[in-house]
Amino acid sequence: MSGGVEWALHCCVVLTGMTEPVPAARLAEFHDVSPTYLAKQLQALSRAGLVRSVQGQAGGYVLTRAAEEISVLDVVEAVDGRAPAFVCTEIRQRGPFAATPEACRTPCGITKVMIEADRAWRESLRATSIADLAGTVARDVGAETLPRAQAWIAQRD
Amino acid sequence: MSGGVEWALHCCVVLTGMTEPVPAARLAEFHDVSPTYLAKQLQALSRAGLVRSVQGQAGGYVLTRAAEEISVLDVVEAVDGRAPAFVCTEIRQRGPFAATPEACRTPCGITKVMIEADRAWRESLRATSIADLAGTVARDVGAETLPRAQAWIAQRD
DNA sequence: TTGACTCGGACATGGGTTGTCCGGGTACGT
DNA sequence: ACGTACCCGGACAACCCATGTCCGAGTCAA
Ligand code: SF4
Ligand code: SF4
Repeated sequence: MSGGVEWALHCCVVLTGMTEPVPAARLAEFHDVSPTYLAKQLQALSRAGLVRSVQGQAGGYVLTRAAEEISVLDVVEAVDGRAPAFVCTEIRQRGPFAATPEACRTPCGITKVMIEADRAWRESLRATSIADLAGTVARDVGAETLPRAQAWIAQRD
Repeated sequence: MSGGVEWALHCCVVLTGMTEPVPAARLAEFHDVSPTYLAKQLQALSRAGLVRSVQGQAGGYVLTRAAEEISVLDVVEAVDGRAPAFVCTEIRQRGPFAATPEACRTPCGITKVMIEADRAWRESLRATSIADLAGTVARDVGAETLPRAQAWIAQRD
C-alpha cells in the first residue's frame, strides 16, 4: 500500500471541523513532510471529490461533507486507486493444456477467493469514518489536543 | 500484490494428489511461464515448509501435507511475505505538535483500522484450502481435466 | 565412480512509487 | 480596474523494489 495514505488520513482528521480553507503548505509544515508530495495526495483527494479546493489568496482545502460521511475506504481508494490488489494473468489459457477462451467467461476459483478477500478488506475499511478517527485521537491524547492543533493551523503568519 | 502468487497457487493445485516429485521446469512448461522465475516462487514455498524438495535425478517438489490442510493464505504469505500492507511512519511524532514517544505506546486509531482490515483479509483467505480450489476447477472445466493434466505432468520424456 | 539432473542463493534489469518543479488561475489589496 | 501575491494542477526526474536471469553446490540413480 502507498505510504501517502497515512498522510492523507492525518490531513482529513485535522481538517475535521475546519471552516476556513487550509493551504497544503501549512498541512505539510504541521506534519513535517515534503510539501510538494503532500500536495499530490491532496490533489488525489480533490479529484475523488472528498475535498474542495479554493484558489487564490486565502485559499486551500476544505472537506466537502461532514466527517461522519467520509469513510477510511474513501480516502484509501482516492489515493491508492480503486483497482483490486490481485489481477489475473489468465495463465490457464497458455501451455499445452490451455483452456478455451469461452470456458474462461466466469472467474475461476482462485479469482473468486481473491475478490472475496478484497471485498472483506474494503468492507472493514468502510466501517470506520473520519469522525470516528477524530474521536479516538481525542480519547488517546486528550480532548483538547485536536482543537489546539486546529487553532495553530488556522492562524496565518 | 505480487503476480507470482497466481503461479504458486496454480502449482499447488496441480500438485494435489501427486505422489511423485515434480521438477520446477515441468511445471513451468505446463503453465508456459519463465522456468527460472517460477523456481524462485517454489523456493519460497519450500522455505515456508509447504512443499518438500528432493534433489538429484528424478527429483522435484511434493506437498508436505494434505491439500485440505493448506490454505490460500499460507501460499500468499509464503510468496508475498507476512508483513502487513500498511506500515506506520509515526508522523505524529514530528512537527510542531509532535506527540511524546510514551504517548505512542499503543497503536493509534488509524493503525487499528488498518490492522483490523488486514486481519479480515487474511481470515477470508484462510477460509479456502487448496483442495477447495481443486474442487472448483473440477466443477468448472470438468472432473476429468485435472487427472489428465496430472498424468501429462507425471510422464518423463 | 561416473554422470546428469535437481535445487539454492547470488546477480542484472524494468516499472512504479516517491519526490520535485514550474505554469495557469484566482482572489485580494490598492 | 490593475497589480500582485498566493495557491492549485498537472507534467517532469530519481530512487527503490519486484521481476527476471544466471551459474554453482548438492544429491540421487545408474
Ligand atoms: S485459472 Fe483463475 S487464477 Fe488462473 S489464470 Fe485463470 S482466472 Fe487467473
Ligand atoms: S497517529 Fe497513527 S497513523 Fe499517524 S503516525 Fe501515529 S501510529 Fe501512524
